[in-house]
Amino acid sequence: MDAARKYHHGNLKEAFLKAARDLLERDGLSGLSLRKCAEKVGVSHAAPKNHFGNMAGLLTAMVTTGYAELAVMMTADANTNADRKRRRDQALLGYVDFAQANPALYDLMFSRDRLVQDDPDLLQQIRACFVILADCSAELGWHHGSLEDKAGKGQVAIWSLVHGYAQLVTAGRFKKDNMKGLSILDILPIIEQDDQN
Amino acid sequence: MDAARKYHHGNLKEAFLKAARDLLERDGLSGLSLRKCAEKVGVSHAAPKNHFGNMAGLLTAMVTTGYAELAVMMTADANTNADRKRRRDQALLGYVDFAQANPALYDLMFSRDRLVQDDPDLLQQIRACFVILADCSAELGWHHGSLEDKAGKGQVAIWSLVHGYAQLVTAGRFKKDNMKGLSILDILPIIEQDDQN
DNA sequence: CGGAAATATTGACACTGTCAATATGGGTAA
DNA sequence: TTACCCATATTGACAGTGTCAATATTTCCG
Repeated sequence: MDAARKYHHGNLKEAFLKAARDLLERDGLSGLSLRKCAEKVGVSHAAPKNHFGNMAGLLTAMVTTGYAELAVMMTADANTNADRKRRRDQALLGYVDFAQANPALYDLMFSRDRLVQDDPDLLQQIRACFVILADCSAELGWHHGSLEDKAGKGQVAIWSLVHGYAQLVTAGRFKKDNMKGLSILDILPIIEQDDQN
Repeated sequence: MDAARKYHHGNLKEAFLKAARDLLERDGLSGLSLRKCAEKVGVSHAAPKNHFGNMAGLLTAMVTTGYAELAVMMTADANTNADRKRRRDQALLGYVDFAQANPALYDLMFSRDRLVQDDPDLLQQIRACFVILADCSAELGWHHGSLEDKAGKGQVAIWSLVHGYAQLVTAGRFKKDNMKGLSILDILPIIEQDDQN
């Protein structure tokens, strides 16, 4: 009956992911350890080995779910066939909201360290997020270059802008004076060269 | 004579910073340890305590020098009173060059973790870099808002764009197809709304 | 010359990730 | 039901880590 007392936990993997995420946001990446997670979940210190292999595996799994959630945040009300501009705004706002709600995880999602960079699931989730952002960039106005070049530039530009903004804001790098009522949508117009509507 | 054999190293602090930086770029942040640095420099494992206090102190010192070098890279040929646009281009190119030359350090420079965030020297160097970037943003064309608002937006926008670009490029997040001969200056025009010259 | 202060060493401690060996129990085929 | 296989969890050990107190060495300056 009481799942906590069973030798086999049942859904230890998810429990571990949740515990790890709590610790990550509470104590930062350097305050996160497998042993603390195990204690929090109520299992032995070597239990995670079966589910994640090692620390990098756990972090990679966390980050992978992070990208999945990021995609959800970006497409929250995209089922309504709103016009592209509305979808783009929603995606960017959702992107920043996710970063602000999960600052430590967001940082980890862009770490070159400690992650299994070539994990197939991770790569797939990253790609899914990029596709959503690429769709956003289609709304940008470019003066020169071929269609392909414009698309490539737009994707690079919009991801750079929103990622940089999200990370710098969550890191508190902008003075409050500069951020009064300022959102990603307020600096986004810069990205549109001509479009005035 | 032989400084390596003296009980007192002489300039252990700088030697430690250099060793730590080598290890950081070679093995990543997770591969960096005080004991490895000490061994590399040829001193005991507790030697760094006198100079940095703890690990956070060492990392903070590294990052502080990083910002100082970043400022130098951004203002390499600014002594020539070139026009603002040239200065801006140089600053942005220098910014990205620095990130690409020191990817692991660059990541650490924007970490909320493991650093002494309120270190006075660190804050001063960060501010110095921001001032340089703020100067760059003066060249942006904005349609609406007061002068103050425009300046605030411009600083937020340009730092977001260049930081996001630098980190995503060094992390290899952009497909090569999209990056063919593409530099920060190529996606910068997005930030200018009207200026055509 | 002599003592104070800076600098470096030694040894210890708790904590970490990882691994091999072992224990437990759930699921399944006979 | 029974017997077995395998996924799952535990135990114990190990090397490596940062940190600290106590100690040793050297430099500096009165």
